[in-house]
Amino acid sequence: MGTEANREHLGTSDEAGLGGQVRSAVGLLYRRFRSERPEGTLGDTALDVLTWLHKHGPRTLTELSEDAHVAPASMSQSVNRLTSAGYAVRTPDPKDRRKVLIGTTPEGAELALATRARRNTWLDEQLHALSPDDQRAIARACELLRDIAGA
Amino acid sequence: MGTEANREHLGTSDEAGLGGQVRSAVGLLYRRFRSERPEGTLGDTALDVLTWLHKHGPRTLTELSEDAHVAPASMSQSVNRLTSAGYAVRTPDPKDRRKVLIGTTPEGAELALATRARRNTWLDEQLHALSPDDQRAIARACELLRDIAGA
DNA sequence: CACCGATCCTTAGTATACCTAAGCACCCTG
DNA sequence: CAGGGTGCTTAGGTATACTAAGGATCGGTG
Repeated sequence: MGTEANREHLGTSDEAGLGGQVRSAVGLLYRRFRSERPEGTLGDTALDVLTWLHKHGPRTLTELSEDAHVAPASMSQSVNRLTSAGYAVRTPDPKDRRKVLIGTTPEGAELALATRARRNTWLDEQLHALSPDDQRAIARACELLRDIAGA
Repeated sequence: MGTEANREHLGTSDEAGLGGQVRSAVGLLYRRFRSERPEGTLGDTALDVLTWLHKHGPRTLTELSEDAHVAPASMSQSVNRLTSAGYAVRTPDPKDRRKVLIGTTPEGAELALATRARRNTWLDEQLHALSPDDQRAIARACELLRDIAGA
């Protein structure tokens, strides 16, 4: 098997610390995920929001923006995309009319499920091919890194 | 393939997909890294390219775009940002004048080093606070995921 | 040698996603 | 009910990515 195949990728930094490795892996994966996105679909973030809403029920905009670690204004735009595509609705909170509750429409719920299944197929296949130990390492790493990202 | 098991209960879906966890962790980290970027700096990708060039020497545009898994046109733009900021130069390849070799300027090299150090400080600190086992898990996960991203 | 397809790069136009700044609407308290 | 704080939105700007289209150069073939 010894062809030249040991290709490095942009962002790979062998001699850098663990931080560099994490950073490069994240960048690579992010771009890869982005390119996996089928055409004519909602963006990455919008879909994440939809999935989140589907899973956790209606949320205010501020809550969503905090969950995703983006500014409220950014989240507002993402929600705009969802609502104008008919996948989410804004409802004024009856108890505090400054707030707006964002929830999925039936179409949105369906899309969330469908997309999620399709979206993770490739990735899950790759992951299932790994040893149980490696899978555990990845699960653990996700947990830890999610904490770090949220810190 | 069936994906029969994707029935969702509001709440946690940890065993519903390692893929989903990876995806969400990556998204969170990516945004976090992005927000760490000091203002008035080059973008993430541009900086990655600069670091890459600094480490591996001049490359053609196509090579760069393949390494980063982006279209050549996208890479051309990123390189534009670098060149117009004075951190990289384009040199026609003497052997094949269709090609253009991209290399760093001295300023670019310096920036690559400086940025790299500064950039990973926060992340390295977080990672150092983890147990050795956890650090190993993350290192392993990066390795595996990098392979998957490049596949 | 002249032509032609393939290759490399660039520019143009479009879309997503993020930010800050600014402003409106609403709530609560004094 | 006036003022200050909170929640959301819009406006304007940057970075990154894509596709489409065009210019330049190379290599092979008649």
